Amino acid sequence: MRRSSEDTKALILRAAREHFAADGYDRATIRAIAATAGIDPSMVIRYFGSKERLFATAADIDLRLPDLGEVPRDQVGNALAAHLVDRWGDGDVLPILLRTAVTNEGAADRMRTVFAGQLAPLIIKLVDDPSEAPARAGLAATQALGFALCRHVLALPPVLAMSREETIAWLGPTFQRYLAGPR
Amino acid sequence: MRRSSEDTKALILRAAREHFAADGYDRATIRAIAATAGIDPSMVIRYFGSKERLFATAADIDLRLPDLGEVPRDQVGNALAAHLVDRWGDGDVLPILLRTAVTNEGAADRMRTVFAGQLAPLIIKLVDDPSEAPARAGLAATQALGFALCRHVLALPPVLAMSREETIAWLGPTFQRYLAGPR
DNA sequence: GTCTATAATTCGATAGAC
DNA sequence: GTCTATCGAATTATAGAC
Repeated sequence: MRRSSEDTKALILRAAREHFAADGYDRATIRAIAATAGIDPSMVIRYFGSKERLFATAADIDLRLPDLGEVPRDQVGNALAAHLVDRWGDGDVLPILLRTAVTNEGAADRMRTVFAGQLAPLIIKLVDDPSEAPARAGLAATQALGFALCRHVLALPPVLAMSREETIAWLGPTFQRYLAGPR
Repeated sequence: MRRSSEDTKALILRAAREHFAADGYDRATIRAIAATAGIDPSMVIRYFGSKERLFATAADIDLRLPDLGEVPRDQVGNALAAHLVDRWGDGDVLPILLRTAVTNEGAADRMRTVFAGQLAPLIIKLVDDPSEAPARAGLAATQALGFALCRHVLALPPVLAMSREETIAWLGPTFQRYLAGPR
């Protein structure tokens, strides 16, 4: 079957994200990705050069964080908690990064980049004392990533069972204190 | 060189924990573990049967959680935060489990077992309403594992830079609310 | 643009000598 | 108890025909 170059690349990327999210970097083989995409394994190398570069492309995604500057200051915690439960679910980028960043140094570096480039700048606009911004952003990251880890990767039963409303009620105040509360 | 059976097993286990913690399950090869232990790769199989059983033995450790029943009720949050920063550091079990649980189903299952067998029972003694215990234990796990992940695995700079006192001051109130606070 | 065939590694695990 | 030697399987990546 003949396809356009772009179509094939998109097919491969979609399959790659699926496998990287489900199995992590090592167990996600080029062969399995190609099988899911319905093409030959050699095509993957042809288009992306190597497995490492395929991963870099697959994991280079926008976390699409909400603009917390638009919500009332006393609601930023709830807004972030809502975003966390609504958008960072299964099939999103976050599980991919979590599953890979722990064993792949390139992915860990990407995680630090995403953190520094997308989460931290967003926090700076909220904090009174700019010198406190990095620590506050880091704290928000520990709770956000910990929740995603327990819910979508480890599947801890009680965390999996929490409803959207429960999650916001519990995590919202935590984020509120980390982002805009007293230190 | 001749050693006792127990000495060799201990050598292998120590090297295995080192490699599993640093590289995760897949990248921690039996060959590399044997090289660190200074013995032949075939000895690993001889003593533990398979890589999977070696991992099960290496990861079967006591988290040695503090007995939160012995501290004043309004101090359990700080006590857990202190334990988190003091004991669950580099070289401990937690990084091993984190690095492996994300890509190895057996390790993920072990993580759920550790959670259900060690953390949850400890929480039950603190909570007034027993029906709330699982959710509260799960919430504490999200913050605890998220902190360990960001600090010891991802090495996010601001999280890495936090002192023991800062960590307790920030995380203590969070744990306090999850464990013994209003819902 | 797609495929077959295969090179070059690397891994887990086994057999058997000493 | 320890080692050498090796098997069989799986992987990434390449070369080249169509």
